[in-house]
Amino acid sequence: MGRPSISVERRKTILDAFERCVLRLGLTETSLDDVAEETGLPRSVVRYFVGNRDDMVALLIDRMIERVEFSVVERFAERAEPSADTLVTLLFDDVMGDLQINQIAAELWHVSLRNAAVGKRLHDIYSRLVDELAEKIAKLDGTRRKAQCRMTAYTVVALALGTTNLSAFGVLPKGVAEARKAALVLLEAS
Amino acid sequence: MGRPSISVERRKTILDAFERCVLRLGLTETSLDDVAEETGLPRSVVRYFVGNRDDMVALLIDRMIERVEFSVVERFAERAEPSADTLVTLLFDDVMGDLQINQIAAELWHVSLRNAAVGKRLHDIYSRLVDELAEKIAKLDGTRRKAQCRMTAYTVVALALGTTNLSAFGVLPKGVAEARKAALVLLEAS
DNA sequence: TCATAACTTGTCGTAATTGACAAGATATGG
DNA sequence: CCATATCTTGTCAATTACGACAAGTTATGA
Repeated sequence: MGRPSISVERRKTILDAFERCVLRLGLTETSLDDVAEETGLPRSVVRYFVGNRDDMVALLIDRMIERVEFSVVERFAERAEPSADTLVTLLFDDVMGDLQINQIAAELWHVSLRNAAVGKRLHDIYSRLVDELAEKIAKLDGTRRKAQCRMTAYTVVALALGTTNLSAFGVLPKGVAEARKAALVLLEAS
Repeated sequence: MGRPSISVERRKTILDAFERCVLRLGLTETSLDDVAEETGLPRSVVRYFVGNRDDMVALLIDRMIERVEFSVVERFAERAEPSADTLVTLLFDDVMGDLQINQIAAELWHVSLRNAAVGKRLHDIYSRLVDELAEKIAKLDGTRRKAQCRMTAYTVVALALGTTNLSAFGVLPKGVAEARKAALVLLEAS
């Protein structure tokens, strides 16, 4: 009884607005007023539906991490036994190529420097990425030992991550083939 | 005539304190009051010697970038014709191995997302790193074309950068040999 | 000693941000 | 219609941060 609740949709609206603000201003630099203005709602309404600022940040970080996790993990799950070529595309284009994901990841990285809980979740994401990749590498070449696969996966992920960061700085134009070739060599080496 | 100036040392004291605050709190989260408390001086003194907050940030960024530039460039200059092995050590240990430099670079990266001026200076640092490395690679193997050297340098720097970031998350313990081996292969490939 | 540049202290007003809450409006079930 | 849970509006006080500046102190050279 009583008025029907719209809190679920409201929270989504608010977190969407918050996320836009974060991409524009940064996480720690976004105020409740910014979010309120972005939604068009008064600040009091924002506070009513997502609680105080810490609550709102916690909600958003959960969502951000879910999104990064999805991008990182699910796309690997889509393909059971990819070729080395496919793996490179998966890693360099699908996972690391998404600009918005990159910016969110950068925000999370910054938060994680002073927030152990966020740091751990971010660590888990990358760990899992390495694990997933190692598993696929094992399927590429049955003769390789597990530890060896994991090392190779680590190196390839590092290469993709570094390339992404350097490209973000505009040190070289995006989509440079050299790093991909190197990744391919690593993946195919016996 | 007049009282002798102590502004040089004062500025150094203040920027040192600012830097400690930045490592602890982050750049945009550090207030003049934080810095003042860290120095033990009243805020008015801080303002007197470094100007307003923007001035102080600009001064600190100058110092940060100088330090990174030193770490990146000078160490290359020390060795005229290094072996591939030496290059790897130089890049992975000397340049990328400094934790404090890394954290500062991370702060600058975060600032640069919304500050084009800082972004440009950061871009220049990494560009120069790639250039320096490309030059050394050319000396390793005279037959390689310049463009080819630059591509290889780009890839190796990306690998070192990515490894550093992944290690910072604790995805794998520091000093994993695999990425270095891969870098060595890239450097030695004809 | 004295003029002067350099430094130090303390205080004000303003703006931004946040948390709290009172009071009113709204929509459903009974 | 009406009780009730839900939502909405508006306002208040506390805190923090910043810029500005007046009024004082200090150390040097002339």
